[in-house]
Amino acid sequence: MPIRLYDSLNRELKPLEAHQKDGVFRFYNCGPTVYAPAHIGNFRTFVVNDVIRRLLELEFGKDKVRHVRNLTDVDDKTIRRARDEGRPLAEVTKQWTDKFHADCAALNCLPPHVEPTATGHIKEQVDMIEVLLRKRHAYRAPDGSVYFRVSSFQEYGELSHLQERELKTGSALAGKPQTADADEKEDGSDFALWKAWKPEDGDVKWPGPDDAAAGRPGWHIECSAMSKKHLGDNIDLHTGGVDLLFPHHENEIAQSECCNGVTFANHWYHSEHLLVDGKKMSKSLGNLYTLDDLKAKGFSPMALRYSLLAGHPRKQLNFTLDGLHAAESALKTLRAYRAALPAQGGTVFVDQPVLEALQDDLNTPGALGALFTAINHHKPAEVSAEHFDRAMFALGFDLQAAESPKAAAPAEVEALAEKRWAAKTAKDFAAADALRKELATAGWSMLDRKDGYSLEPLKK
RNA sequence: GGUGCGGUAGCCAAGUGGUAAGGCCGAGCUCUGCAAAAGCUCUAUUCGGCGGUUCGAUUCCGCCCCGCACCUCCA
Repeated sequence: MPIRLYDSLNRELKPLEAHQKDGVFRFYNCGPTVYAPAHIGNFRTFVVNDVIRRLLELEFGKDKVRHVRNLTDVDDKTIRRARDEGRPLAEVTKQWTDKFHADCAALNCLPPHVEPTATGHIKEQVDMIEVLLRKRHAYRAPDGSVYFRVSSFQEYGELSHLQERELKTGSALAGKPQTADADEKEDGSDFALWKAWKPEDGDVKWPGPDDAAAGRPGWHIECSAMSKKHLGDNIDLHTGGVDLLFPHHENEIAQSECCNGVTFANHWYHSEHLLVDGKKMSKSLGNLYTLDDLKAKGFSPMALRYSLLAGHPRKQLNFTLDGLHAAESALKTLRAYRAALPAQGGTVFVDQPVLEALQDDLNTPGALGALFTAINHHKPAEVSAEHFDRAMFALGFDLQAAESPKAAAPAEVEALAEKRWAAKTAKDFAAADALRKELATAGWSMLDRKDGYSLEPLKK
């Protein structure tokens, strides 16, 4: 069954298809800017895209999927961060790239096959800009920057349906200059392909395209160049968060199609934003979470992954700590159920309803519902472990990793626990119960097993 | 102002022109010295409001109310 996925360009569900003769599905996912730890909203997009990657592997075969996700390692934010910290740009971006990789691994996201960086593809970007200059789709500004001439591309605005929009007017726009370099542009909607060096850029600069000043690439061109290099001129799927729809992806289309003369992407997909407390996450609202913030609160990364998939990817998802608790509990159920499955011989395939839901426009909450419906209706003894694991693979749940991190108990709590265990084994239940109460007062719960015990911080 | 998305049980959240999946929480039960774990059972005559189409609407149409996001470099 083909994967049907919403296409942002046509605004309809379309099957995902590999268009090249080699049958390889070409998938480009816009990656993070590495200047700070990614927040959980960023990870919503990456987790959703990881499920797409997994579905593609199941659909086309593991070796017939080529997944590229870039790292933006030079832009205003990375440069500013490096300058503020007095460190080389490469050192700062390395630090946050490593952190991003660690977080992705904790969330059980498969690494992309290629993870190109903007600074690693300066030449490819310059080459593209030179083609655009020659074709008159771009022009050199007085300061040596290069801009894309939006008026030269008739189809500009198709993705974001610009022609149906009206520019914000009145007070909402007042006081918000279009861009700082408006003076340099022929038209307000033109965008930078190459930015001439400025003093605040420090030592961040490369030789520019013909005639242009030394400087650095604009943001949008990196994805066009890296996608071209690693996937070719025509790709099968291009994805990102909704906020990238305009202008980023609109600009990518313009650059790539004007340069290459062929359709850039056959399918566009955008996942919706994660909200916190009903609002978009932002530093000013103080509602921005990182994975480490949640780990510090005792939640497992897998619970975050579950939470992020508990809402439909094309709907805004309101993130709450309650939701994380729910996810943690649901994973616990799955883990217990998995442990009860026979090693082999099960004849019920619970992956089927799960995959069907996912193939239907990536309905992750529907898939979770189908999963639980299936396991509620079948005793573990009937269920095929292999197929259960296939469902876990598609969703990317690593049940082994799903245990919440256990905090170590302080020595005095350990001592109390030892005393209680001794009292219990001596069948002095009155003393044992009293000690259990003492432990609870100290904030700990003691879990008895046949041959021993463990300690857990008391849940609120 | 424009564009897009949404309002389903205490919370989260699928879904369909034919009478409401699932998760969490809560309650009861089984099991167990106790507790926990695990298992079982129960929990929306109703889908923002008002009209319309229809044999029948939560699902289609219209209007209204409310929320969120985007509108040039934020996943």
